[in-house]
Amino acid sequence: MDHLPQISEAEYEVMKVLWTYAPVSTNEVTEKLTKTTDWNPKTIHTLLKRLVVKGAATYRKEGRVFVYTPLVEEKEYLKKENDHFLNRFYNGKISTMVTNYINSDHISKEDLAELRALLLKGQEEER
Amino acid sequence: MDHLPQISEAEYEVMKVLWTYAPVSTNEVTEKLTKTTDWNPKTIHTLLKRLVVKGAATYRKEGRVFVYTPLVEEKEYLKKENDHFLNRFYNGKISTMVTNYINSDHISKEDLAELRALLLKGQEEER
DNA sequence: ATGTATTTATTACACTTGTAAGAACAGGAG
DNA sequence: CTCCTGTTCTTACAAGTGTAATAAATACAT
Repeated sequence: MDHLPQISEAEYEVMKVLWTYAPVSTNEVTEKLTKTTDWNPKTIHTLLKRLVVKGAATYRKEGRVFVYTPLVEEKEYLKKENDHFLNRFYNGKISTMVTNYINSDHISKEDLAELRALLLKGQEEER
Repeated sequence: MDHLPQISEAEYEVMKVLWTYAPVSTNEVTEKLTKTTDWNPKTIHTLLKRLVVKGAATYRKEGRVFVYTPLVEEKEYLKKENDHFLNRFYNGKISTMVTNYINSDHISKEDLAELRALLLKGQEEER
């Protein structure tokens, strides 16, 4: 996975299904996604195809149908998106980002508490 | 600013200049951006124009040149992007996001410390 | 007034993305 | 062996984006 292909927003939704259920048939993918989106099955087929063309996924013939498997790792892809976002909007400074999230509220009390716990735990592990 | 216009990545770079220097002339914008990007001035002009068409910025004739002013607020736009990102990749859970950032390392020690300080400070203010 | 230089406006063009429809093909029913 | 049906493949098409080039307009110098 040398240089990750670029995956569009809609395609990413498909990838999430592949990451979760692979190897997974066209129909299964379609089934999962028609539950969470209002996409036409044809649309989902197109997206699957594009992912294969881009090298983000692959498939093999299993009996009479295709089953798909992701080729890019979720972790890797996520990292790329994270970095990109952080650089684009916050010059790579995570503290700036978090400050911004907190100040723009809409971050729940519980979530904030969780976040604190997380950071304090990390702190202990450090020494 | 009822519903924010959609601003592309390149356009966003232009907006940053507007947010920082407005009201700012075409030439000033061009000057700033040719320093930080390798865009042709013509490209920058196109982007400025599109921002105006989209309603993200406006201009007035100042003597013989145009000076531009943003119409969407940085804060507001940023919030939108933040929300979108958080939902797309982390189901809206900020703690999940931060965990992920931390685990994928490439977050500096200082930055992490800053983040902790920030959160602890916030904690005191709460009571 | 007229040419020249500067600034703005119009047009271009390929690639990506969202969103499918229609064509082709293959396997099972009869 | 042939037809139907489900599955995959090909084609479509408009909007948005990156990236400009060319044309038009305007202002200043002479």
